[in-house]
Amino acid sequence: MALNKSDIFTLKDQQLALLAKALSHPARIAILKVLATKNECVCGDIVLEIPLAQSTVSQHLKELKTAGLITGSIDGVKSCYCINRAM
Amino acid sequence: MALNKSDIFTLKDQQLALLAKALSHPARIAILKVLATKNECVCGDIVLEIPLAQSTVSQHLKELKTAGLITGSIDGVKSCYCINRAM
DNA sequence: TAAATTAATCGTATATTTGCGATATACAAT
DNA sequence: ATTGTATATCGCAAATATACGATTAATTTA
Repeated sequence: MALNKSDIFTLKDQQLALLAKALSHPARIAILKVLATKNECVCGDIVLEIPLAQSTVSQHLKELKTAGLITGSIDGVKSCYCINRAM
Repeated sequence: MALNKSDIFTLKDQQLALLAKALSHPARIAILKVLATKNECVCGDIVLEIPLAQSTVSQHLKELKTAGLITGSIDGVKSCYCINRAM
């Protein structure tokens, strides 16, 4: 790439694209659905619902969090994730 | 990948992810914006608005069309693209 | 017919994403 | 203190996406 994306496209277009990218994998859609139906949102529960390795689910959770679609809080040894309703 | 995505995730989740994927690049967002503001939607006009090579823009147009977000019709030597309002 | 125009496709290089096992970290329980 | 549990991160391999120039194909114009 000769030019950086940030030089080519508007910030708004880039932000919208990033949001769409966060939604562009079925695993992340599935995770969001799990979070949408449960209020109990411990990471381990999500891992049980999604047929992927724990490390992979953790990665997807991180991406959703980075995109601002979910929030995560630590409760002792567990991690609790929730849909970010403020979005 | 041991299993195919189609074995793991629901069809709905996959379809939604594909739609999001089509929107997950700023160039494609920008192209959609161009199409949204112009009724004249000749490929060459789009190429002039997007600072990428003609072949690259053509590729993005193809992806948007595959996703069903736009329609394309050939008018002589030109290609006319429009937002798919039926979506 | 020859030259120019328009747009799709091909081939290829590079970058990014995805997935996993292994490991690290942090707390809980014994 | 040791062991177990929960989750994040690392390192890597494979798959996919992105971008471009060159080429092709199909028209239009001179």
